Amino acid sequence: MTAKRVNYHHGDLRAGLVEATRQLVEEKGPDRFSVSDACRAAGVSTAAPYRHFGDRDEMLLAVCSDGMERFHALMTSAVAGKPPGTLEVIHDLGMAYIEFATSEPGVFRLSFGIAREHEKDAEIIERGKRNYAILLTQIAAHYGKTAIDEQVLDRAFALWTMVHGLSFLLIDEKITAMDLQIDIEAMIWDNTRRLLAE
Amino acid sequence: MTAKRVNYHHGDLRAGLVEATRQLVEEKGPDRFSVSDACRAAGVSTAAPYRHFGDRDEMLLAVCSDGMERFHALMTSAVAGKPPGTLEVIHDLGMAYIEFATSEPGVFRLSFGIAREHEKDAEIIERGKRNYAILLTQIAAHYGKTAIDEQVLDRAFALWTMVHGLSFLLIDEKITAMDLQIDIEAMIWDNTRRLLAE
DNA sequence: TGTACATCAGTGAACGCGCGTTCACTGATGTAC
DNA sequence: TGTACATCAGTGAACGCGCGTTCACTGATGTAC
Repeated sequence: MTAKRVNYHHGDLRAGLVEATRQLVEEKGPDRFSVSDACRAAGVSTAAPYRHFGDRDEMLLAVCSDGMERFHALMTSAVAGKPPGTLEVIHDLGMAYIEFATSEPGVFRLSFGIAREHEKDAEIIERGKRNYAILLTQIAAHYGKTAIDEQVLDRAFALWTMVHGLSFLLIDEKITAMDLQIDIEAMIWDNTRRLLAE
Repeated sequence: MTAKRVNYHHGDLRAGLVEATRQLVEEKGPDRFSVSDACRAAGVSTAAPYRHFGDRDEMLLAVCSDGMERFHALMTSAVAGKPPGTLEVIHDLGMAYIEFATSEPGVFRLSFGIAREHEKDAEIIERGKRNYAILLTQIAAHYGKTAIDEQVLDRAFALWTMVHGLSFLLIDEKITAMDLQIDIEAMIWDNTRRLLAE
């Protein structure tokens, strides 16, 4: 990343900058990321990004969008080839959430954390809804329903709340700060069961 | 706050700066807070804070500490005068958490959000544990126990996870972004019951 | 009660820094002929 | 195949800005006598 380029042209600077931005978001957090840092990492001048992005925020937007796509892939593979609506598959969706949050805490914060202007971006919202729909479908199947009704919405939200809370407690290191010992997998199993019980 | 002081001396600049810092943390978030802003708000020169605080971080630390104390008061009054261990009192503790998060989102983020250096501060950790102990005591009472055992730790953590997740979903505006309609109070009632069921 | 003096809270100017963004430019690339 | 030229990605210098912190200072306050 920091290596000097041989050519005047970069090849794919847009992708290079997005990757540099992603790494910096992980290292320093979405708030401490700076355009200059990303340029340094990509080995270009600080003016170069403006050929590809309108401003700093658009760079973060690109990282956020990519992240949502990776998360979509994680969810999709969590349900793939499994009988729909089982406790197992719903547990696995929860684990995928935790997996994403803990393996990419910076991008997770960017995508699921504090509301920024770009999070009102229509594409991001759309991706969010598409991801949530995967959960809704599984919950509906769990109750043997074909439509998303009140109960499905209600239970899905309860599950989201749980994995969302757990994600933040993990990445913000509250569990260690409080000297707690948590078996994540067991905890998700147990509470998924409780939250879905009829 | 912005008003010109009449006297050379401030009276209680420390408290004034803490309050200014708190307000700015609410307005802009803990990351966007600046010492200069706080000085402007308190009507003093930018050098003045260094009579009372070692650095920027210590100012945030003071706000965090005060916040934890207010939260302690909220929890204490949530349990006061109620029979211990009832679903009602545990529900009320959950509501107190949500209440704190939504009425002081900036301070909530500072206290319960991203791990910073100052959050390893012994006093902050201590306050956190003291607050958590209130919940543990109530859960123990709920199961008719006098000691904190595995089950109590386990159920308390599940409840914390839920209200923590809900708090972030609320203050990060994910609920409106996803077009969900949630009755917070009903949701906490229902899920507290589920998470405590034996 | 009045005065000398030590204390120290707050001043105002300055520091070096890194930031996001703009600008006129340059050099590599691809295409038309 | 070779050349002229349009395109545009990336340069490098500069901008104005606000930041956190330091410095020698000043003026208000409280205390000792």
